[in-house]
Amino acid sequence: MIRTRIAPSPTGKDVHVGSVATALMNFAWAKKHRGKFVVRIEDTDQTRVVVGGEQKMLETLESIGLMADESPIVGGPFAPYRQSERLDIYKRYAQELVANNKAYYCVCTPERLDSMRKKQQAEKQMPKYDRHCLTHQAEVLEKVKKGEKHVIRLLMPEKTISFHDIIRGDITIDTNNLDDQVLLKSDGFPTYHLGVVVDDHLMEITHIIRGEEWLPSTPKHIILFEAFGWKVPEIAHVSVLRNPDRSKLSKRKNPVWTSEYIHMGIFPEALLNYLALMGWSHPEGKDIFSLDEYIRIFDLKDIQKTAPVFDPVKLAWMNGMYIRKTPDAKLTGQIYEFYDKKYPEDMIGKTVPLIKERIKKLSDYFLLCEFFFRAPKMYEIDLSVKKEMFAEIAKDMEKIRDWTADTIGKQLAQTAEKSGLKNSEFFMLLRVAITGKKISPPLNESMEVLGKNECCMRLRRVTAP
RNA sequence: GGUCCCAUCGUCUAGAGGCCUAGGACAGUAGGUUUUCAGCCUAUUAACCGGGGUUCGAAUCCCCGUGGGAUCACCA
Repeated sequence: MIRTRIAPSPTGKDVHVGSVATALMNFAWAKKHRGKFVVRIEDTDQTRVVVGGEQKMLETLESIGLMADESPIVGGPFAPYRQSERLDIYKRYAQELVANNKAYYCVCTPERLDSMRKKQQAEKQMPKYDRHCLTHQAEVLEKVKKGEKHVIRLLMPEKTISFHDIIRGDITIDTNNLDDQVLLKSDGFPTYHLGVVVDDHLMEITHIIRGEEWLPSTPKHIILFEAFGWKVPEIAHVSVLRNPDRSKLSKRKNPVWTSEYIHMGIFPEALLNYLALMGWSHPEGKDIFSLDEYIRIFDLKDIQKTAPVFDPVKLAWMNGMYIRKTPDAKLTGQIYEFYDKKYPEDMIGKTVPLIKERIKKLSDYFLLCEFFFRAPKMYEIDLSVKKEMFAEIAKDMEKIRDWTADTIGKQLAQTAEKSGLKNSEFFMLLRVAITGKKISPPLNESMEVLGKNECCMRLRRVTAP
C-alpha cells in the first residue's frame, strides 16, 4: 500500500501554489497506486501559526480537487493529524532516544547559544552546538528534574550518511556538517525534524515527496529513523517553483496563495494542469490533459531536477484553453457564480458565445461585458462631433423588424455606406457609442443581445445635447 | 563562508552516445481571415554555460571551472 503525504504548516493565509505543485505529485503517486494521500498539519511553531490559515488551506486543497484520504477534517486510522495534538507521542519518543543515548538534555539559554554562535562565526567556524550540556549531563539532569526549562538534542553520530533520492540519485553527506539538532523544544513541542520522522513512521508513509529545501536536513531524518530502528521511506526531493529571477517563488513577484488564482478566475483544473508541467512533461508532448490522465502516466522517475520558473502568462493561456473547452451552459453558470450572482444569469448566457474565445480568466469577463449590464458612462472616443450620424443610425435601426445580428449587420452596412465614412471608422464610432469602448465583443451580435430599444436609446443618448 | 543540489531557445520542456540540420508548447515577429479585440490558420526569430577528457562518434558519460539555487535556528 502506497501512502504519501503533505505536511504543511499553517503559517500563511492559504496554501502556497508551490505546495500545491508538490501536493499534486503526492496525490497522483498515491492515486496511481490505489494508495492513500494524507494531509498532516505541522503546527509546531506556536509563534508563527496564522489564525484561520489551517482551515483555509484545507478548504482550498479540497476545492481544487486534491482530496485527502486522511486529514484533520476527514480523520483516519492514524488520527490525530495535527501535530499540536500529538505532543505526548513526541515526548515519549524523544525520551526513548535519551534513554538509548541517542539524544541528551540541554539547558543552555538562548543567550548562551547566541554568543557561542557569534564567537564561532567570528572565528570562521561552522556554527554548531558545542555540546556543553552533554559534557555536564549529570548536573543537567538534576536541573531538569527540578523543573528547569530544557530541550532534548539529537546526539549527532560521526559518520557519512548516504541515501537514495528517487529524483536526484545517491546523495552522501558527512555529519560533521550537521548540528546536534533540537528535537523537543522547551515548550514541549517537537521541532520539525522529530515531528516528521515520528509521524511519517507512525502514519506508515511509504514515499516522502517534498521540496528540495529539505534535502540538506534529510540526513538528520535518516539518523533519526535509524536511531529508532525504523525503516526509512522512499525519498524524492522535487524542485521548488521560482520567480523569473530564479529566486524561490515569493509574493513579491507573483501571487503565491492558491486562492488568489481562483479569485482571478483561473480554473482549478487549469491550475493543476499547469502545475503538472512544472518539472514534468507528458510523454506525448501534450500540454492539455486531465487529472485522471496525469495520474495514469505520472511517474516520479520522470521528474526533472531543474527548478522551473512559474510563468503566469502560460497559465493564463492554458486557462483560456479550458474556458474554450467548457460548454456554454456550464460556463454561464461559472461566470454567474464567479460574480456572486450579481448579474442576471440569462444575460450572461446570451453573452457567453460572444466572449468565450476572448477571455483567458473569468475575471476578464466584466471588463469586456460591463456594457451589457449598464449603459456606458464614458466613451473612449469623443462622439459629440458626429451627432447627426448617430441620429441617422438610430432612425435606420428603428426600421428593423427582425432584430437579429444578421439583419442588423445588413442594415448597418447600408447606413455605413450613406455615412460616407470608411467602414472601419464608422463601425468604430458605433462600437464606442454602444459599448463605450474601442474593444468589444462582435458588434452585431452584441446589439442583438442588447435589444432594439436599448440600442436606440444608447444612440440617442449620444445625440442628445 | 561550509555543505548539498542544479545547468538545452526569453519561459516550460523533448532528448537516456549515432535517429539532432537539436523537436514541441507559451511568449515574440510577419502574413491570412476580419467591423474592434480575440480566436483560428500559415510562416518565422531563438538554446545544448565554458574548458578539458573518454569514444570512430557527445546535448547525452567523466573531471575542472563558471553561474544559479537551497541550507546551515528551541522556523517549517
